[in-house]
Amino acid sequence: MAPASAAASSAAIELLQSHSLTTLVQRELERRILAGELEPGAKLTEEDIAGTLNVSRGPVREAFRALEQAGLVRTEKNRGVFVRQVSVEDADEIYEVRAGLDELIGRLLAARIQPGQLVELRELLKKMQKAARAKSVDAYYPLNVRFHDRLAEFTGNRTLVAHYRRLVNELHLYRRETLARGADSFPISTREHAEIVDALARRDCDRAGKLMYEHAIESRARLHAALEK
Amino acid sequence: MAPASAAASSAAIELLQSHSLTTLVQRELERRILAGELEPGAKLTEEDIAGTLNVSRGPVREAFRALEQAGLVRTEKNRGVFVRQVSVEDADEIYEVRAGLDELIGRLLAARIQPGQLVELRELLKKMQKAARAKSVDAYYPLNVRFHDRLAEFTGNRTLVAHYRRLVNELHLYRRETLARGADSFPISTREHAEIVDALARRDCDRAGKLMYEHAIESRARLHAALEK
DNA sequence: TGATTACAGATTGTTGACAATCTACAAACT
DNA sequence: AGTTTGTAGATTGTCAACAATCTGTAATCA
Repeated sequence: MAPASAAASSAAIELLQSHSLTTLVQRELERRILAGELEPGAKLTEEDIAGTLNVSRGPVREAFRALEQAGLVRTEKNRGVFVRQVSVEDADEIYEVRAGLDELIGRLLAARIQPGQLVELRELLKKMQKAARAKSVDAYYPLNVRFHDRLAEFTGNRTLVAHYRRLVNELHLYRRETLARGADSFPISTREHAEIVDALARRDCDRAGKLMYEHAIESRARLHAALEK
Repeated sequence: MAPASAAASSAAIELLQSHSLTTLVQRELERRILAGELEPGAKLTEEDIAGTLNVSRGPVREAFRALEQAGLVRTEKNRGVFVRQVSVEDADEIYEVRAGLDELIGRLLAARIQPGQLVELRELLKKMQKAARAKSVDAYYPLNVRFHDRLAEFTGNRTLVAHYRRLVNELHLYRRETLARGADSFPISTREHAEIVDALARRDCDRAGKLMYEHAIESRARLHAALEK
């Protein structure tokens, strides 16, 4: 077999080996929840989902247990599974923890960041500034998420990334709920982002950590302010 | 019905409502893994566990999915489920994140701690000093775990507690593995603990945070040193 | 003899069926 | 009329059987 073809089939094999129906159902439900196709509070009926995805209830139930542990759904025995609703109080808690992890990310990353990673961050920064000038929330939001996700990834600490992503997912759920209530603000945080990248470039650990922490706290304040309106 | 009896039966009802076989299996497996009855790397055969706990394979499989998400087991498709093995590199990552959360705990708690909570911490401190003098690792270790767990709980942030506990569980798994290899050291950290409580009592947020962070980093160093022997 | 293939047993992945529980609506009672 | 009780339908919890896959051993071949 030719090398290219061998690599392709090796990838296909790995796909089959890791993807049970359970993981596929889990991934699909996660996507639908985060995309807002399944709104917070919505009831997830086993048979409906099983029918939609053409599988039996077993894998669906297993996926539910995983999603429950991931904080995306809530289970009530004999009553059903519901998309998790994140209250303001919950969101405050989550933001508080996220601020702690962000500070850690800033501090660790300032000590380890690679030149190529700085280039990528600055490119993202440019795109975000462009979206901000165009006042396009739809363009800005995913870039912002990506920017912070890359920061976490660049630390090289997979445990950190996993915990960080879980928090971001839960906050995403909160944003879903506030969006549904019509409250949305344009996050004017490009200045803060630029300062963070500068501190990282200077390898100033304490400053980068502090900036990241404050950025998270201010994100929370921005969302609160938007809710007041 | 008498009030006392009503309360008791209400508790019993709640027990039945929340405890499906899946959650019971999950809890029992978690207990056995953390207690070391199931060693890291051990294979968990569905039918064996189902037979031992007198349930069918369904609830066992669901519990597996939850434990997988909790980081306590690892699943290989068509091969089985294994108790997670935490490598030195994994443990380093986890300690790094734990240090970040500990710093956050110290900072938050210094601003919020209640007098009664300080009393409880000082009582724990006394017991730990007693165990340290007696050089009893078996007495010291659970007290140490409890001390840190209470610190997390006292912040009142349930999200923080959940993430913290997950990290501690994973580190517990690492300790299991090193214990099996005969490496164990007596953690001489009573001095650090006392300093932390003092900083909390003085409501010195920055100091408490810094002490907590350094304490976690030094715990890692101690475990590394023990491994070298 | 060493490597490869074929097979048997064991284990996991998935499904469908049955039992237990809940929800909603209608009938009966005060 | 309003509340309670009873019943039917729907949904979840659990189980057992079947299909697919893996592992180890024995037979086969160079």
